[in-house]
Amino acid sequence: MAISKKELDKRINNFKEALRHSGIKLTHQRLEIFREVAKVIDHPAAETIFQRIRKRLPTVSLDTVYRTLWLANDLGLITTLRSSRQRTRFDANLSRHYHFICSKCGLAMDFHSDELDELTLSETLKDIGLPETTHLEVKGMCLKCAKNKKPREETSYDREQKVSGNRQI
Amino acid sequence: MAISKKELDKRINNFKEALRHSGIKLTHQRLEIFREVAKVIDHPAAETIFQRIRKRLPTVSLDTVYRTLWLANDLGLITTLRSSRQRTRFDANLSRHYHFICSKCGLAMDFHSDELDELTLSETLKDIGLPETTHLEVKGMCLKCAKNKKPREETSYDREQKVSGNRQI
DNA sequence: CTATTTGCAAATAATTTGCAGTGCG
DNA sequence: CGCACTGCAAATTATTTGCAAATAG
Repeated sequence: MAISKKELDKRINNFKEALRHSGIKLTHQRLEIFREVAKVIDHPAAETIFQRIRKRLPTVSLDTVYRTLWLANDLGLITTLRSSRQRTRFDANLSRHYHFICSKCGLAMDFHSDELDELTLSETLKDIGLPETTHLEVKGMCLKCAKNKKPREETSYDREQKVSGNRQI
Repeated sequence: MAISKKELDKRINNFKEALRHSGIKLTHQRLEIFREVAKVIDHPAAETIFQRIRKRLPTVSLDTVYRTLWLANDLGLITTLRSSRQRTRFDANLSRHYHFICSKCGLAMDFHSDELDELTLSETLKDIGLPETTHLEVKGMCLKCAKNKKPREETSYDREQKVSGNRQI
C-alpha cells in the first residue's frame, strides 16, 4: 500500500513547490489530502481518501477533498483513472480492437494493431494476478479536429487531459 | 460512422437470436435501440442513442435505452467504454506505468512492461489522429482474491465484466 | 391471455457549486 | 489584514428503480 519515504517526500515537495509557484495557498487540508494520495499505491477514490483523513482531520469535507484532488490533477501532480466525469459509451464491435479518443471532439474510434495483438502480459503479471481482459485507449487529436474542420460535440474531456499511464506511444 | 450492411445484419441477427435463446421478448424499442448502437462506429452514450432514435420512435424513454443497452451488454453483444458506474480514482505515480484492476476486490495496481514501453503506435494511427497519451488497463483477479483470502471492498465492478477491447494478453 | 416490458416520475450516487465565515501569506 | 480557501448545504449529472398501463408470443 505504501510508497518509500524518499519518494513520498519527493512527491510532497513537488506539491509544495507547485503551489508556491502558482501562488496557491498551502493549507493544512491540502497537504493532508495530497499526502494521502501520494503515500499509497492503491489509487483511492475521493471518498476513500476522505474516510482515511477524517482520523487526522475530523472537520474536512468531501468537497475539499475533490477540490484538492482536481487541483493536484490540474497541476500535473496526479492523474485520474476511470474518471466518472463522462457518460458510459457503448460499443457493438466485438472483434479484438483498441480505442482512439479525440481529446477535442470526444469521438471514439476503433483501431487495430498486430503489435498489440501479439503482446503477452501474463509473464509480466505473474506476481500480480491473472489477466482476463485488456482495454487500451489512446487519446489525442483526431485528423478532423487537427484540421480544425469539426466543432466540439458531446461531453468535453477537458478535465482529463492528464491520463494515467501517460505517455505517447 | 456506419458499418457495412452485411456486418449490421449479422449483428442484428445475433441480437435476435440471443433474445430468442434467452426467452427475452423482441420489442420494437429493443430492436431500434440495438440497431442504433450496432450500425455506428462512434461509441455513442445512452443519451446520444436516445436522441438519435427519437426521430423514429418518438415515445421511447431514456431509461428503456439504458435497460436495453445493459441487456445487450449482459448478453455479450456489446461492451462498454469508460463506464461511469465507478468513482474516479486518483494516482500520484507519474512514471510510465499501466494498471491491473482486480475484478473481484477492485484494487488497482501499477505494473511496468518493457514490451509496452517499446511499442510505437503513431504509424498505426496515422490515418486516425495524433496520439498524446495512452492508458492501458488489464482486468483480472489479483493473487490475493485468487487465493480467496481477501474480501470484496470498494465499488464492485460486476457490470463491467465485459470490457471493450476484450482479450487476454 | 399473462408475464414482460414500457414510460413516467421519483430516487440514487458521485461530484460540483454558491455562499458566508475563516485563516494563510 | 485581505483575498483565497473551507465547510456546509443545496444543485447538478448520469443512471436506476417502482409502479401501473401496454404488448409480445
